[in-house]
Amino acid sequence: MSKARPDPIAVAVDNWRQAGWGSAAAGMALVTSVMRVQQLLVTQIDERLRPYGLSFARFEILRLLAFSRHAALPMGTVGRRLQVHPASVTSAVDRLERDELVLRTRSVNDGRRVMVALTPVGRSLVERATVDLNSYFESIGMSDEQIEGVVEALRDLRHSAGDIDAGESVL
Amino acid sequence: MSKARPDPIAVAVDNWRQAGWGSAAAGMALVTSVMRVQQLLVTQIDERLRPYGLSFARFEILRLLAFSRHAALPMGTVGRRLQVHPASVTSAVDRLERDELVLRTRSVNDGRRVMVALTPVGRSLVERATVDLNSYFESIGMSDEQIEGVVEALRDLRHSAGDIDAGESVL
DNA sequence: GCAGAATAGTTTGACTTCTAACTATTTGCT
DNA sequence: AGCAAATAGTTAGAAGTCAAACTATTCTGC
Repeated sequence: MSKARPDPIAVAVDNWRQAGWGSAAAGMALVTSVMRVQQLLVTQIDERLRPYGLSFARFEILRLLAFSRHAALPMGTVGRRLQVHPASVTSAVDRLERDELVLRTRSVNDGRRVMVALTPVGRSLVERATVDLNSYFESIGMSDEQIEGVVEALRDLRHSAGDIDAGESVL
Repeated sequence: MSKARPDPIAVAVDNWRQAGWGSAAAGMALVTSVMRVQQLLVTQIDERLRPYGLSFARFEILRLLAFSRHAALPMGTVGRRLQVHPASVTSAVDRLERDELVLRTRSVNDGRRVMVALTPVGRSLVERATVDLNSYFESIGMSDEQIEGVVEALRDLRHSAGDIDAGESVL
């Protein structure tokens, strides 16, 4: 039987405590746990999206457009709904446009606004990718009860960071 | 009173359910919650580290070196302990070396290995930055009980992703 | 002793993130 | 009507991530 690998986060907690920083250890464990899990989730998701030539960031934009009434939204709205920086939206939409999955057009109502619209090819791709990704979401390695607990706890954190208003559950 | 902002993740859950993908909604909510919280944490942490000219990634490397016996480690060990890709370690150490916070030397015992050592300037900086960051970790917006619940749940996820062995609690 | 396998780290390139600064347009106030 | 403020999106640059491929060195088995 091979030697057990120590959990890097547990080791970090021990280090923090031995250094006399016990009162910060819980916060540090939370931060590094979230960082590590995010990295794992991104890796797993990008693996599933690679056959479609998509990353998660670009998939999310296509998914958002597919949900919207006319399959088109202003760039700013995309950024707000996905909570990413305008420059990040510009960059991702550049690539989606390069791959002919979306089209940019200047709004006729407001010359400042750029509309992003899903193309037929983009729609077909995102629907197929969603099937694959939903399969992944359904088998993510936690029970629904456990997920609900984590999601609510993270919602409290998002609220205390001023990200959202206080309110009802997500799930 | 201004109009309440809807929670983007709650809206996404509604969209998922209306699309008939209810069984994937919990997994999707977990993923987007973790993504968003990670982004918030990185933003908050980088804000506190900016006065030191550090990012969280570089801070972690300095912290790890500061914890090690001789304030030096092989590059590969740094990558394994922090669970980042060798290329990412190369990149971050490039910058730390540029700022004279670390020094690289070739191991005398094994010509393949590169040792990274903390400089006196680097040590001073990381100790000061740690004080600031610990203050942040102590006031992170969740009770220790709540943190413990989330960290354990995320540990289960890390385990089911094959990241770590099953075992005791982190905290 | 040597060749192939394994290990260590780097390089290249793509991608995503954000900050800061910019251009272009609209809004609101006087 | 005109100007300043606000809004929308882009550009430039820096940073960090990883995949793939590379160079260099050590280890292993024959």
